[in-house]
Amino acid sequence: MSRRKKTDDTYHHGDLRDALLAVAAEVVAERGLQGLSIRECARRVGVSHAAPYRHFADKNALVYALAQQGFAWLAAKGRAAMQGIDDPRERLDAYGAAYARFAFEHPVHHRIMFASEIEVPEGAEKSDAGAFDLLVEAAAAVAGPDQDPELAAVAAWALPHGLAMLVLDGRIPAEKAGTGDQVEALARSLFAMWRGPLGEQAGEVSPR
Amino acid sequence: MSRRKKTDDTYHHGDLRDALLAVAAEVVAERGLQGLSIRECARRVGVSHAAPYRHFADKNALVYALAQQGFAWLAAKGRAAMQGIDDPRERLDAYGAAYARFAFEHPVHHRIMFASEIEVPEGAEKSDAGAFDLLVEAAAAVAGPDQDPELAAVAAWALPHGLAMLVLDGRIPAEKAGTGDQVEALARSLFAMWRGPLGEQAGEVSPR
DNA sequence: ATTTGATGTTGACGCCGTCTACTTCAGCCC
DNA sequence: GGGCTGAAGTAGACGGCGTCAACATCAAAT
Repeated sequence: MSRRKKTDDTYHHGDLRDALLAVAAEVVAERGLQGLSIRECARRVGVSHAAPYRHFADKNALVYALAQQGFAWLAAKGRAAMQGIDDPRERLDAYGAAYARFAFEHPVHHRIMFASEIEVPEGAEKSDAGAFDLLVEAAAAVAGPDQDPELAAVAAWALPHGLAMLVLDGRIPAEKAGTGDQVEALARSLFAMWRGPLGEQAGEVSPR
Repeated sequence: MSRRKKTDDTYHHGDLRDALLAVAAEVVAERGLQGLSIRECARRVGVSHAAPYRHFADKNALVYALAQQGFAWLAAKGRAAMQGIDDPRERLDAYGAAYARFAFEHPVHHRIMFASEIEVPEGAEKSDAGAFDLLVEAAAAVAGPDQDPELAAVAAWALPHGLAMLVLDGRIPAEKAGTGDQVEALARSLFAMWRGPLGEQAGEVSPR
């Protein structure tokens, strides 16, 4: 019998990489990104303090892997939200609402994805699993051909992204952003706000 | 002659608290928030590694003080930007543009202000030096009396805030966001984008 | 002139990231 | 089946960090 906490008593863990990622997300949830330590993750998985280095070059690489995981999830959620919707503006809104909801439901990953303390490691590009391209496409379809599609995408990203940051920072009262549904509804309200009241002079009538 | 790097050779520094704040901002600029260490700040100021604890309860308190500094600057910038403008919508846009510019020009402070790794210390509230109240007021003036002013403020904050995050994360090409003026212009473009192309069906004419 | 409280120093503790050298073990080749 | 080999895990060390306690210095009030 081993004194290690692995499920079976093999010397090799078998799936240490994934186990570390999962446990790292837990630690961040409990102690914040600052409070994350490789040694603590190793301890929780039941492995020696240096074992993680067989799977991640350094701490940053582990965090980067978490971020990649998050981007993949986000892209999937966004795609799913737009599924079956044809109207371009509704597609864009659906993506934005899904984005805000994702941030609310996966705060750890969202924070990590945009922590910007993470450096892109030696290898790959700043991959976001196509999450941004998806948005560029959706935004371009709404903005029309005579608009800069990237600018449109930035505009379409910024609003739900800003909302997400404000929600996660606790700057929006819990009764307005306490569930995923509420956050999604809040996102749609913001879209409407910019298209409506914030888009017109107070009391002004729409231009003919 | 002392081997310490203080300007004069007094045993007491005289203005250690401010010196630490200034040098901490430098360190964050160079090495990121993760790379900030109290000992490094102490070293740069030319003081022993425990001296900072006479002015800050712990590392978090130092970072919190930097955030407060940032909020005070932001509120001042916002107020200045709206100065002398009467039209409510122009006031709101001016605040938003100033916000984006502030984030671009003080990336260290902006990051810290919204790092959310910072806990509010024992004492005071989550103070933002009135920066948010200022916005609520400006947004309410535009949205009109029959709109939720907080919701309007969130909408008005989210867009420039989201833009700021994207700029600082390097997700917007440098030729579009390379100077403060460009960022400010970009912010105004986003406002227009939501009021215009993103607010209408593609190809649709404004409702009469 | 003495006292005193704020400010700065020294040294210690335990935790952390990371490196190096060693151990274990699964799969492959014969 | 038996030995080889490389991937995966372990043990120990190093310097840096945050923080605390005990001590030193100095300016200002008495």
